[in-house]
Formats: sequence, structure tokens, C-alpha cells
Amino acid sequence: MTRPAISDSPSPTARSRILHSAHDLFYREGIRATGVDRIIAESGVAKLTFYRHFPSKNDLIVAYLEYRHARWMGWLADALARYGGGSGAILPAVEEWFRDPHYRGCAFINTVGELGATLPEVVAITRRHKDEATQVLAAVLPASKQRLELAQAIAMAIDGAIVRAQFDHAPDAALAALDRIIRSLLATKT
Amino acid sequence: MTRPAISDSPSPTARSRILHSAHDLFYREGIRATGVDRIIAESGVAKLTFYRHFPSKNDLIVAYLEYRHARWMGWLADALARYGGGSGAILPAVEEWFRDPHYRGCAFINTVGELGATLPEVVAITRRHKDEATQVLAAVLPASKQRLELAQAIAMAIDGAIVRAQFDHAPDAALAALDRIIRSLLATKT
DNA sequence: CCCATTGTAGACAGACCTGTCTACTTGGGC
DNA sequence: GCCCAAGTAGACAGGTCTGTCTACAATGGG
Repeated sequence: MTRPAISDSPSPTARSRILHSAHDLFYREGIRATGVDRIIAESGVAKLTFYRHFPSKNDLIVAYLEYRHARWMGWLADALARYGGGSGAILPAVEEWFRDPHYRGCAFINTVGELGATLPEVVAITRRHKDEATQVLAAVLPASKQRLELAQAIAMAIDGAIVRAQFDHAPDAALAALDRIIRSLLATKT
Repeated sequence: MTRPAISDSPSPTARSRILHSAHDLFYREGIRATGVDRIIAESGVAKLTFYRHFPSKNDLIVAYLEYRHARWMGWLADALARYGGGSGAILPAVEEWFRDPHYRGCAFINTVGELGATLPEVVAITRRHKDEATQVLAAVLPASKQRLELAQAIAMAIDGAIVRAQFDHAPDAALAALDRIIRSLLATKT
């Protein structure tokens, strides 16, 4: 994120309150469905304050994605470590995410789908996000010449699972298919 | 779709012109970004005519997805046949789609991501769409007890490739990863 | 001590959104 | 010949959106 993590608890700064509400609403309801007035009300901030920090809604959208990126990457690293840190940690980590009651897919995929090329930064940030996630995944795979390609395939399969888990009743089918793909990839000698 | 396919060429009925414009705009720009006024102007129809056919925008969204489903499934069956009809037809068919200059991802994934649970029919239609696509894919796989599970995994990997191809500059990386996954799955004895 | 920074409350402009309504035209079946 | 279904053009209502602006309060560093 943009701020030093200190001084976050007692009275969070206006900017962080705005960002927090924006994250909540943008992720839950979508970008265009969420008006800035709503974010302003939810974060208990004045309109002028809002526009001082984020001169336009687009600036807030970009900040939202950067905030999300930092939070999510932190979660991923933590979850992979908690589940043992090897390639076997991937599936339980993903499952933990999918079973979160607030789960509504990948913020980046959703935003690209909604805004498309309207806001080019969105595409750039998304690409960067997926690249970094792929590298974190690569780090838990057994070392080999093909490690990066393998991680790319696994990351892409996870993207598939992400969207499936978003419209299926339960994430089980997506998780089973993902498990099959990962096992198969790791077992295949190329 | 809803109408007999006859009487489509000379002067397309108002309904089909609306649906055509809606498909164009919804897919290209997104649902909420597209006002009905714009669809009405583009399809050269009167406002009252529009609202006679689609009493609310939500009705049009549902009709759009059904229209898209019929068109896309037709294309898929055709493309798989054109590329030989076996499991080797999957990758070139997907590539053909990704390289379409108007490609902007999966209409269903994008719509679910944008509208979420706001319009429950969207989720139901999407699930149906993916199920039917999976079955068409299963039909080109070698017969085996595991055929359906295999098709589910491949369909999910394709979903991953769909979103990757949506924000990458070129679809090549997504296609390479998809190729790797499909080969690996088909080679693995379970 | 003073003034820049950051904050609050809320009215307002102007655009755009969905959906309704009036008034008129046209063409095919009974 | 007549009438109804389906079409056209476009004004209008009521709501929501982004972004601007006025007026005022607290606070801390030079």
C-alpha cells in the first residue's frame, strides 16, 4: 500500500478510510454500480476531502486495485506458508479463498471485464498483478528448467477456477478440476 | 433464439435489430456502460417499440445472453468440426476465437463479474452455458470413463485462457499454457 | 503567534439514466 | 372496407451520477 503501516489503528486517516470503503463496495457491487457518494457516506468523510485525495473516480479505481494487489499478495504468501510452502500448498490456499463468505472472484478480472479498455491502467495493473502472483507460485514449485512455464500454466488454471467458483453454487467442482490439472502438470515430464 | 430463423435477411424485424445492436454494444462496452437510448439509436427503432419488446433493460440483458449463447455454441460446434473434430481441434478453435479482432473475453464471465448477484438469471444462464460447452467439448475427447471429468478440467482451463487472453497483448502465452494443460491431461492415466 | 494543511457539512450544476406517454402512420387479415 | 397490431418521432418525469463550490473548524510547525 501507499502508507507506512504504522498509525493505522487509533483514528485511521481519511484516505485510508476512503480506500477501505471503496475496496469493500467496488469488490462487492462492481465499479460502475458504486457511486462516489456512497463511498463518501460509508467512509464518513466530506466530499471535498474525498476529491482532495482522489481528484476523479478513475484515480480511486486505480488506487483500489493497487490496494487490493498489496493485500491479496500478502494473503497469498501467508497462506502458502501456512499450508507448508510446497507445491501442495497451492490447492488448500486457493480453497481457503474460495470459501471466504465474501468471495466474489478476482477483483482484477472483474474490473477488466467491466471496464475493458475504457481505463487502460486497469489492464496494466492486472497484468502486473498476475505476473507477480505467478512468480510467487513458481517459488513453491520444485526447481527445474520448466518451472516458470509450469507456474504460468498453473496460474492460468487458477484463473479458470476463480471464475468457475464465482458462478457455481459451491467451489468443489472447480477445486476438483484444479487439483486434477495441477497433479497432471506436475506428473508430466516434458 | 426465440424466433423462427426465416424472414431474417430482407428487412430484419425490429426485435432482431435491437438484439443485434444490444449484443454489439453490451459485449464491446459492458452492460452498465450501455444505455438503452444508445441501443435504440443504433438499431434505428422507436423507443416505444423497444419497450414493447423488452419491458425493462433487465429483460434485454437476459435476451442478450440467450442470443449470445445460441450464436457462440453454433460457432463452437462449427469450428471443432472444421478443425478435424477430434481432441486436437480444441486448441485451434480457441485460437481462432482469441484472434478475432473484436475479442473481448467471455460475455458470460464478464456479465457475471459486472452484475454479480444483482440479476440472478445471469448466473443461471452462465452456468447453463458453461455446462453445454463442456458437453460439446466432451464429445470430441476419446471415450473413457473419465471423459466428463476431463472435459470439465479442460473447459475450466479454457476459461483461464479466456481471461488471460483478455488482458495480455497477444493470446500466445495463454494458448501455449492451454496447450500444455490439455496435452498433460490427455497423457495422464488416472 | 500565525497560517497552511487537513478536515466537516452540504448546496448546486449539468449530464445521463430508465421508463412513460401522446400523437401519428402503415399494412395485412377478416 | 375496417380495424388492430406494430411501427415512428420525440417530449417528459424523476432519479442518480460526477465533480465544483462556499463557508467554517481544528491543529501543529516555523
